[in-house]
Amino acid sequence: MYQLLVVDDHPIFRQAIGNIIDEKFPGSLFEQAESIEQAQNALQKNPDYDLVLLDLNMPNTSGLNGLLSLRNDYPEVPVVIISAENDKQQILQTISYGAVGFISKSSSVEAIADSLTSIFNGNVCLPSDIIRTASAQNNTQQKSKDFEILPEKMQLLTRKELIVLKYLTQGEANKAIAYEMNISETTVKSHVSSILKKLGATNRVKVVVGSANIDFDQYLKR
Amino acid sequence: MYQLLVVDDHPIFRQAIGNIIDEKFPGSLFEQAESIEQAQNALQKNPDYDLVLLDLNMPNTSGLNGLLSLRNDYPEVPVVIISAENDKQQILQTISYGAVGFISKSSSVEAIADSLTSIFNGNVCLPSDIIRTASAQNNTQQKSKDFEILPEKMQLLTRKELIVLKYLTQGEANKAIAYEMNISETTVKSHVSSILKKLGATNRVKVVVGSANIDFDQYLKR
DNA sequence: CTTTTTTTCCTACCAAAGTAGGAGTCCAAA
DNA sequence: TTTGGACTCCTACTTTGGTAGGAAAAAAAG
Repeated sequence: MYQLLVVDDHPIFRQAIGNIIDEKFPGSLFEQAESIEQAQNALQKNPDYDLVLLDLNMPNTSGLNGLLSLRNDYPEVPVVIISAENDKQQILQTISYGAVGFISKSSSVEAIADSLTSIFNGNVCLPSDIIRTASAQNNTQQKSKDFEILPEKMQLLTRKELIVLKYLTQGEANKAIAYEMNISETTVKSHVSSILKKLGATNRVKVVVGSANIDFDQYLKR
Repeated sequence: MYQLLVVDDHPIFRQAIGNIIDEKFPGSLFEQAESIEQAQNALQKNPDYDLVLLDLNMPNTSGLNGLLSLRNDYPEVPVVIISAENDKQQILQTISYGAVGFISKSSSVEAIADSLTSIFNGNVCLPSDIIRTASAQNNTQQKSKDFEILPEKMQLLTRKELIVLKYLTQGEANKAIAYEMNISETTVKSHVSSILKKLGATNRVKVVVGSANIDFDQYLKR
């Protein structure tokens, strides 16, 4: 029925997954690998797996690097992450790195089977109980930035200041901004000083940090 | 059946959604708001909506701020994002900000109805066609940054360098980092120089820009 | 117990960032 | 027409950032 590859360093866990597969998806081809290297070898022999189930916490591969190298070498093969960690941000990061789903090791056998079914049907499936938590959690994680630009303050900026700000947040130096805007470096400095004052930042790095969620084009349109 | 609130500044679009609701979920309560303020008012009167459908690109609310304020004031009410943009990274960010799903305006009526069904069933639903693309797309989107830190390069950093890097990306000045780490400013400078060299950046601002998606704690754990 | 890497710190120097204050032009609103 | 904001640029100065090169203790690796 399906061709599956489980990558995990714990034999017990590989067997547990195998049992679920046998029971819920009988007749499926089920192979195992206990390291990223073994997984690469298996994929080289047979690149037609329907799904790779990858444990995130394996020795010799810190964090997401296993996923990254698999996605790099075999971008067509869908990968589902299986992990004991239930960190929302980490889950979303695996998805952004090309995983098509996330299965928690603490889930029930039925829940895991359901998730696999949904994934085989082409959906991107996430554990709703983890994602659907109050945004209170939201503030605990994420980047701990001690500076944030308030949208109100953006209104204070003039058009030229907005343009300078846009270059600024791309990491451009004053000199480069001056060149690209065809004005002198001192003018850029004037604009930057004004921006810092208006936004209440002490230096340009704070501005970059605080403007992560700002869409400058929005403001430039008016 | 369900109680729904659609927040969009285009009347035509609100009507289109209303038609889908009437057709696929007959008997549902369907209300409209054309701004975040109106949505807040509606939620104040009736905090028991089963779902809020929120357009991401509305005037007077840059990008994700509408979602953030709704999530802040009514964390129990699930919000689905509807948007014309199909940017993978942006979609994932809305999820990390508490949205329970993402519906593309370019989807067919059937696809939208399917997504809504899945969301009513408690799942977090993402448009698989967008998420399931090669990570090459990853680079087309988002803030136009001309510098990105590759996860491979992160491996080159030593433990202290990672700590310095973390402060760095919070906008801290060398002097402040030195104080907080209880080392001298020259030592911080040494670390910073080493970081820039290893990551291939020309200055600290580039590092901040390029590290937007990096979770330093991940690397610090080992 | 060596050897290597990491961490620490220094001096000296140069480039970049940011401030202060002034000044001229242009344009739009009062 | 005048007032004021926006934009431009200047000099001069201070602070911060970053490089080069060296040195030494501490920790990790062999």
